[in-house]
Amino acid sequence: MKTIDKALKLLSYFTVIQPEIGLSELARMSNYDKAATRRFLVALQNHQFIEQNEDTRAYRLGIGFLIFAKIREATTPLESIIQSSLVRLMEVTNETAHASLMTNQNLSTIGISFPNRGMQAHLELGDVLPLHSTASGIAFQAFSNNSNINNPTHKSYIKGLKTDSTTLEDTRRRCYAVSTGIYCSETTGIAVPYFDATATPMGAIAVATPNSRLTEKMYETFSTALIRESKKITSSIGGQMPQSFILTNPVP
Amino acid sequence: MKTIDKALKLLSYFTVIQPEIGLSELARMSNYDKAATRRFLVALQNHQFIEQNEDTRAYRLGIGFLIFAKIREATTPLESIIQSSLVRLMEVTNETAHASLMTNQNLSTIGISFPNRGMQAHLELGDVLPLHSTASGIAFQAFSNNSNINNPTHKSYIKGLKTDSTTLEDTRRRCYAVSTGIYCSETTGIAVPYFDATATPMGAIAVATPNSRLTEKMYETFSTALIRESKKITSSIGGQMPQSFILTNPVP
DNA sequence: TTTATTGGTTCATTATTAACACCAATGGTG
DNA sequence: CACCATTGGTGTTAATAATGAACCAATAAA
Repeated sequence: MKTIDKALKLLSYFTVIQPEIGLSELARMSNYDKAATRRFLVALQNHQFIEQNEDTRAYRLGIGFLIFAKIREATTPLESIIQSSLVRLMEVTNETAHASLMTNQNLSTIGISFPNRGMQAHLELGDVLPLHSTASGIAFQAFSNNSNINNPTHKSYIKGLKTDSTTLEDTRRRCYAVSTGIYCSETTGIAVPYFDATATPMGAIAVATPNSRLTEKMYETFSTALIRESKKITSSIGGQMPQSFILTNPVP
Repeated sequence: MKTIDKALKLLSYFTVIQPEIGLSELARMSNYDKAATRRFLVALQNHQFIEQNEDTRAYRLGIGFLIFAKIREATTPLESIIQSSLVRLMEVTNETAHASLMTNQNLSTIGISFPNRGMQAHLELGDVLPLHSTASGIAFQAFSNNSNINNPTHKSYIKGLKTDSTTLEDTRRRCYAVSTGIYCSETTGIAVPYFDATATPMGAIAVATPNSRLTEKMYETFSTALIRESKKITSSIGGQMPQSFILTNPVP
């Protein structure tokens, strides 16, 4: 279904940074023919997934996403539960808190909460986190039993880069993952997964801190907060923490 | 772009009432070939707009909608502003409050807040409100200068059914629209539009009440609350109330 | 055991999309 | 002002992609 694929791929060019894109520009970005780009946009517009700015004629994401997001959230809530955890994490840590979800072999960013300060770690909604090189990815791997995940042919790996087994063992022992300066050279991430009904990781929540203000003490306070929120999220969505997690982190 | 059209049409079968649909069932509902239906679903799944229940193999809306809804809401907020108004309206009136938005010549329901009581007016997210036969549609028309809107060839009309001019004049004079037992024979809607920067209606907010408990007094309290919230929404999204509205409803 | 479902796949036929070349309009620039 | 570059948008035919009947395998009911 190449046609659908191409049309939907266009949507990914619309971001928080660049929410409106003109026809020619979008054609250039996507390497599609201009006529084709327009046909795609019109088709998407017919279903309210694209809107056109009447003044500038530029295109932007449409209202359709709100409607379907609401329907999904009404039937399988997730986003709303996670978002409240992120806000608490951001308040406790005064750093960027973010959450990701594994769908379609991608660990995608589904929520962020930024602190109000001059310098902070930054990422965007929808950003895909590589499994081997982010705290979230490592946390996810460490608690996954799925052999596909712990296998460098998995889509989320950047061409066979694999997390070494020592790191994964450390993560399992501590119950949180740490990654410094790999995804972004000036920040450190601390992450904990959240789980479904079979104690399988669904995604991860994380706090990202600029290295310059990271202290030893933060590892403990941040990871404690993350583990607390992971338990909240997991129980809210009807999930279960894995055994290893419960043993090393008994209910206070 | 028929292929895209067909694929996206599939999404509309997923509702709050029926959030998961099996392959054969969806093929039947859409009158598509089963093979085609599956190809569409897989293509949508590749972009996270569809997910599959691993146990039942049924399909449901995917996480992609959350991500794009978040991007849209981050850049052109609307839903979040309106939702808080709906909750206030529901609390004040103790009846169903809902909001609609005109996109692509459809007045689509983008938010609802239900009261917690035994009987209440009901509608669904995404429901399209006919312009001629709903309080929201009449409110929208009455304040629209767009000649396309006040024209029964417009998509939102059910085959040429037109609101009579007396009703529209009454609506303009009172600044709110009323519709009893047309959309649903046992309920009455009271609606007020909200406006963009050019004082053009973008959509409407409304309260729907079962006729059996509707009293004369409610018209005033409900419309007062609606007008208050419409002003809030309009100003929050950088819009402007039309002149006629300001004259008959001076700031208290 | 038989029958009727289900989800999923295959491949020759058929309909759709690609992209070039083209407008008309807008906005700098010398 | 004329000129050039760019914009959004539109027809037309060669090349490509989608269609759908027939087909599995598996499950469930009769």
